[in-house]
Amino acid sequence: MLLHRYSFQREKIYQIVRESKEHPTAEMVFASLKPELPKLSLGTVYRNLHQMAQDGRLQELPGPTVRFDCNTKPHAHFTCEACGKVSDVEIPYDAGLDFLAGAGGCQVTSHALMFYGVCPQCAGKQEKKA
Amino acid sequence: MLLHRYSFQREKIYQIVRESKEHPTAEMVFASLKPELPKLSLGTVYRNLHQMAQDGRLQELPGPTVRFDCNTKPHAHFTCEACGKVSDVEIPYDAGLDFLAGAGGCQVTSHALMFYGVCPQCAGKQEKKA
DNA sequence: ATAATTGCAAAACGTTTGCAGTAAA
DNA sequence: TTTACTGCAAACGTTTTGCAATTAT
Repeated sequence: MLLHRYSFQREKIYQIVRESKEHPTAEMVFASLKPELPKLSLGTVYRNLHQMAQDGRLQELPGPTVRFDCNTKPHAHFTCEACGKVSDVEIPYDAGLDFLAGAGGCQVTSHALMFYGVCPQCAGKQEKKA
Repeated sequence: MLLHRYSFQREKIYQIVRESKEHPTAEMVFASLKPELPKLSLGTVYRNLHQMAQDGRLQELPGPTVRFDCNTKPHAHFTCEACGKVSDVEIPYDAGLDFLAGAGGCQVTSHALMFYGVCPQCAGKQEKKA
């Protein structure tokens, strides 16, 4: 794994993450590709997503189940607690926070900022119920 | 589970989280109590931690493995990528962020802010190696 | 007496890994 | 020819769950 070779599967996996706007999980990527590539293995999906994250080609969003983002620039996210959807948040990544957090003597390299709440769609459904 | 009864195990579990400063995982709490309560079950630990989190008596820190914090006030955390330790970060919780994030129409109720890097102890060890 | 809580064990879940075969360089 | 990559399946670590027994109310 010192040098990478071209892999058809890897490019397909990357393409799915790129086209999807929902920050898909490995399982979601797998499901998207399965019809097209019936022999595709879930292990291959995990391996390639992880490799691309290490290479800085994708960003990994930490959480109970990991999600992937083709936007490698650090930025905040929002999780809808009703439907589970993860979306981008339009507030600037504040690198100054890392500096602040380093006051305690820690060497801070990055941070993850996740917002929680209810997305507009789910808020609408809840309204109807009440 | 509508009303809660007193439980010796639950209070012991709470005490461990309270006394520990390392934001322990369920497994860590279990290991701490096992010598004292040899019949304690891991399932009981999970059930009680989760219940207390729901009741607002504990805070759950999202991540690949969930950690628990007896400080229920929202605040930022730092994860050392070398040793895995999780510690508090002394920067104020910015409720204004939730407002900003809500600009897209989302009802934002909270956020989690996790910093990543190397803690002073691990930084020292790496220095020695080099 | 009622029903919340327990211990135990099995299962569910997301993820990683070992391996023999395949394919890119 | 070399070795990265694949599919498959087994294993892993974390968490949840079903159940009968126990315990607080």
